[in-house]
Amino acid sequence: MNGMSNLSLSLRAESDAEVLESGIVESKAKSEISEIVKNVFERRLLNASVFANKEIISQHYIPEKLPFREKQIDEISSDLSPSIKGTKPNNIFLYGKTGTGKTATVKHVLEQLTEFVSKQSLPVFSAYINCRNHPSKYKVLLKVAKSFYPSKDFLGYSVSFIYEKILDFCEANSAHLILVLDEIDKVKDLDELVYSLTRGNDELGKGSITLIGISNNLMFKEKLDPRTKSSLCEKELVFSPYNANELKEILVERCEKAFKPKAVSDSSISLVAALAAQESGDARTAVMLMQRAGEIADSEKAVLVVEQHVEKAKASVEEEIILSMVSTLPGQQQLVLYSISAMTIQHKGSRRITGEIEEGTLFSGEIFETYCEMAKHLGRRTITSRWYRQYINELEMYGLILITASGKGIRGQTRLIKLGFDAERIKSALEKELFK
DNA sequence: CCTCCACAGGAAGCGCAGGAGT
DNA sequence: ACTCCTGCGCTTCCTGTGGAGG
Repeated sequence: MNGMSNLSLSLRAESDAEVLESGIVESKAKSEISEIVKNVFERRLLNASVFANKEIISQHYIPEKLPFREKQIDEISSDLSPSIKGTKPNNIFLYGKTGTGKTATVKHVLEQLTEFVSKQSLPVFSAYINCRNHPSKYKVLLKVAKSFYPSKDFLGYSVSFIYEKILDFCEANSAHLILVLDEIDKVKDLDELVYSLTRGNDELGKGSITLIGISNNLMFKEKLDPRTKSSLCEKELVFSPYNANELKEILVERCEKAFKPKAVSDSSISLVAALAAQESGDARTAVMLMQRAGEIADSEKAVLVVEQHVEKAKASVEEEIILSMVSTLPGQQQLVLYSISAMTIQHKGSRRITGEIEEGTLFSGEIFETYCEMAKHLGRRTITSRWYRQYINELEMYGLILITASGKGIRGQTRLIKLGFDAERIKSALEKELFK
């Protein structure tokens, strides 16, 4: 999850560097006339891009049409419709993996709602809050207050004051507030936040507050306080991953606008869709892959994006994901992963275990042994086996390793561990991190 | 069938850092 | 400035589990 945001950051950084570079080229060019000509032509070439409007294929762009989410749009809008009739809608909880269009769908519905209520001048107001940036009750309330009193600055006021201000706003305008809390699992004191916001409804004579919670953590709901859970999840909506066909249609639609006509081959789109579907059904990765493939095509001065560019894009994106994931891991966990990758390489083709065991599969116990030896060798402290298991589970969650339970043929209960990515690639990424 | 193995993973607790309260 | 509280990373201790072997 984090990998994605890191990735977008580094992508942006890259384009910044490009801008900078061209700036240097420009200032240099002033001194030499021949240089100017050369650079103008070079720029011509650079401008000869496969993109028509790159913005549309960036992951921050929200398309007007959301294919395969009609049902969800329909449900959310019908759930919110009481607000335009002057009664309180149910709270809604949305969950689904990353890149399944949760945020885009909600934003789309809110846009439509805002458009409608402003035409009819109805007292319905909405606010979108990304809890990653506002990860506490105080910060969320602050953000809410600010969006309804844009001119005032509540920084420094107490929680209860801000809370009262929000209620005042509802009361004074008979307003129905719709608060979208994206990445709601990031809020530290969520129980209290949900409690006070839902209790606000009891205090209000006029108006209401409705919450829409969004989370991509499927387990998160179970960890909530039962009361919070029941009030937040009055209505639930699941966003399932896209399949390859759906992804393809999404991509086709986006590519038509983002790329120049006939700049993308049909087969490359199919390949991107297939790759993304196989990974996770994540539209964001698909879009990112497509964008990267286009950039690679540009850099090769190609006029058509073909499968080859997609393959390269996949490798480059994968490498970035691995690096950004690996670099945020705690040192000991990096060592564990390093042991796994080293062992995978070492054991290649020379496993002495008999039976039906797939190539590259390791036992939980032997990895721990190697890890201990390695840590000792490097003069580092070692974690206990219990915590090691915890680390292993986390690594699986990140998708860096795959775990299967030992079945017949293996004594005792253990787990078989396999790397999720290429061993050499992980090892080299880790070496950069571990050894200075 | 029982016992042993090789773990898995829950529960409790500990030391520490950093933030909140006073 | 001070204490108090809380979350985090981790250890210790423990119970559970599925298969191998006698």
